[in-house]
Amino acid sequence: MPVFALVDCNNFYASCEKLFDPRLKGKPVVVLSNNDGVVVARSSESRALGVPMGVPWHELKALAQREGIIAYSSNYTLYADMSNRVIKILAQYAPNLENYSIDESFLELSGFSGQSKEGLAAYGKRIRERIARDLGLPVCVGIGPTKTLAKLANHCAKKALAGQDGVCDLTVMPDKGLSELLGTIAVGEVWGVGRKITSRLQAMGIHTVQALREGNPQTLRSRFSVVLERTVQELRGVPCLELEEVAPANQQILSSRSFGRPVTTLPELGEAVSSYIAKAAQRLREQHSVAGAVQVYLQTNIFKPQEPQYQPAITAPLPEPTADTRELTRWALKALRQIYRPGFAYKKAGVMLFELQPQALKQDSLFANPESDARSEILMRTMDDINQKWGRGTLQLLAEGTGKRWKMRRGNLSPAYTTCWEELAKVVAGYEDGEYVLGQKHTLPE
DNA sequence: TCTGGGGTCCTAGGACCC
DNA sequence: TCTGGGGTCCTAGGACCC
Repeated sequence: MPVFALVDCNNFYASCEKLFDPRLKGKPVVVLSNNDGVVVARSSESRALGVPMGVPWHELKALAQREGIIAYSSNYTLYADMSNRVIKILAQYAPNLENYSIDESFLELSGFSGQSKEGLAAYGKRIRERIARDLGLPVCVGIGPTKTLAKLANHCAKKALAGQDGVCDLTVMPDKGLSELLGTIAVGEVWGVGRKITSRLQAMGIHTVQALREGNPQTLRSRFSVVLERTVQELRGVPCLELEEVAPANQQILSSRSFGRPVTTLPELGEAVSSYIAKAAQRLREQHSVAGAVQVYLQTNIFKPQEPQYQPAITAPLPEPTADTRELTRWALKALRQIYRPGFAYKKAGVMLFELQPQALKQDSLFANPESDARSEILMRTMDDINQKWGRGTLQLLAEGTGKRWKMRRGNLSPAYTTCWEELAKVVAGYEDGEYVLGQKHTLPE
């Protein structure tokens, strides 16, 4: 019988911020989306204050002031690095794992229960303690016979509905107990059941996970889709989803940002579009793909309906698929000039790369120039290497501009504690109240 | 003043083929 | 009186995930 574990970091972004600043201990912390827009992560203290997920930060200012909520700008460099450290540890506990998102991994534990007398829950607890010890990050572990049940088990562990010490193993739960437990959980908690499907299920009288589990798969398939049918089977312990150990190459790559302030002129939009292309193209090369088409879009501020609105988009097919930033930029800027209209205050721009295919399978056209392709490849690789070594933006096209006055807001960005020599956390020693203590620089007198 | 960014999959319907 | 059966491809829209 297959067994999956889902390891999920608690309040991941907020936990990463707390990790490096002891002053934040016990304090309500939130992490904001790009452009300091909305809340995307909350420490347990913030949750306790009733801070909802996804609420615009400016709507929270009064509460934040009153309760001393500390808001951080998103520091993805830090979170990605911490995520990699978590994965490195997890890989020591299971040969097969799928890194599902920045803060979640599925581990395959099939056949592991026979290995130790202590059982899978104890194994999960060891994983948890190891990550806490080595990284200082809190995680919960859910174990089940399918990925969907492992997800649900993780939910139970987080909410302390079942299991203990942040670990919940549904594989050893007797049938009756499982039915009772699932009867207490709202159907919307199931992986793959979102807002719309929840309300439609409720209209059919299906309110709990258990009720969904008892539903007729064929009926649900015809009323919804094959996806929900699979979910029901998974809840019954019939595996329909496999571990995806190797992430498949993306089929499209999107790069977009809201601006820190409204942008009105073509040159500034051109800089932004060029920057987004540079980022997207770099990700394209990372997965060894070429793109056959590029889309550019603009958006005015949709939250201000009283202002003139304009949300154009245009897709440019490329004569030859490419991963060359210069070529992609050329086409994107051409597309931008076609959709740009003066007289609007633009809030956001984005680019998408479509029709991705493996670079190795690229079909040349009759008039392709293999020699210039080879030179382009070398140039792009050199550029990527330099930017990898010396930091993003060390080498860039002039089209990206040098001022970037449209850049997103990042009012309270924490240091790149683990990825930049200049910003490493410093540990100092000193006397405090006559006692010799170790601490971080800002917690102690020099 | 202020509202994120990045993805996937499925289905229905239309156009077209023999 | 009477008008089949089997398929592909593409797109738009809608749902979901983190």
